[in-house]
Amino acid sequence: MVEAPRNTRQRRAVVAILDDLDGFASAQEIHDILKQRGESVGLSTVYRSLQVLAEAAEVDALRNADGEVLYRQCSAGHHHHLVCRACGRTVEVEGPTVERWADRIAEENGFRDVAHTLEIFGTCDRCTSNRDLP
Amino acid sequence: MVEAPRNTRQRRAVVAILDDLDGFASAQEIHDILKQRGESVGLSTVYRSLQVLAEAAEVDALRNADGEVLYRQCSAGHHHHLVCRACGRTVEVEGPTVERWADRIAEENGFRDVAHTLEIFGTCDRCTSNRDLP
DNA sequence: ACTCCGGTTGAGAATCATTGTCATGAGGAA
DNA sequence: TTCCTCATGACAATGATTCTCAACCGGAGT
Ligand SMILES: [Zn+2]
Ligand SMILES: [Zn+2]
Ligand SMILES: [Zn+2]
Ligand SMILES: [Zn+2]
Repeated sequence: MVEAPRNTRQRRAVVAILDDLDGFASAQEIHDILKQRGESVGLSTVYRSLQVLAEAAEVDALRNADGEVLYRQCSAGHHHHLVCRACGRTVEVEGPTVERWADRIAEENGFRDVAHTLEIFGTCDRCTSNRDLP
Repeated sequence: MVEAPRNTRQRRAVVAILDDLDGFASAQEIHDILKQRGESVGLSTVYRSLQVLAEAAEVDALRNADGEVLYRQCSAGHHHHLVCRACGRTVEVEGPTVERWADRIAEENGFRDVAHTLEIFGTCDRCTSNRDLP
């Protein structure tokens, strides 16, 4: 059987940040927040922790327009995201018809092992009003 | 006004490759193909050409699971893609309901400047049958 | 509490797609 | 043809992510 991961200070710290954060954030942002809070964790470890959590489906991961990977602790089950480009604030959304549509399209064209990516990006109301402040 | 881009051998060569290719390909793959055909073009130039073409919406761009950017000469108009992970073969697909759904979701949540990404990845029938050859 | 083992950490190096630099080259208008 | 520019390309630089590996520490057993 598989070994359970050890309960280390670093892993707990990363999970705690994800708990607190509302939106998606990059590994480096999480690393910075940890430094600010004085619970410093090595950058490599942050990356590793997020990888493991993502593989275990404990967190969701997506790429922003710049190709950076962002992470977020989401609710369970398949869903997609409406993400603010500026602050990362996120709304989880479901599109039952899209799921079926994607699978049907793939099926009709003889594709196997199908997966799909679907994200909506925009600027949230908060960031829209804060646009031109000193 | 904007200057028209110059009609150089290199730009023509890149466009010619995109014309011939059926599926999505990375800048480096296109660079390799050019080298094979003896119409060598600098890697920087390949990247620049593809960038310009993408900004002008002459080609579509997307990221594969590894985060690499792939390019393809598509038909005009907004559409999405069913892409083979193995060979890049691509089927253009349209999802009118998805478009409306995405915009409505964003609107309902007060998001502006909305864009969305939607791609379907799988293994095409050809690559499925070629799986275990010597 | 003490020991020991194997998973975990982290500073730094390595990877690698992509972008920047800048001297040289070549469109194309006159 | 001349000449002004933009375009090119060899090479360096960037930057997110991954790798390395010696030191570290969680936790099971005693
Ligand atoms: Zn999610
Ligand atoms: Zn925002
Ligand atoms: Zn397309
Ligand atoms: Zn669309």
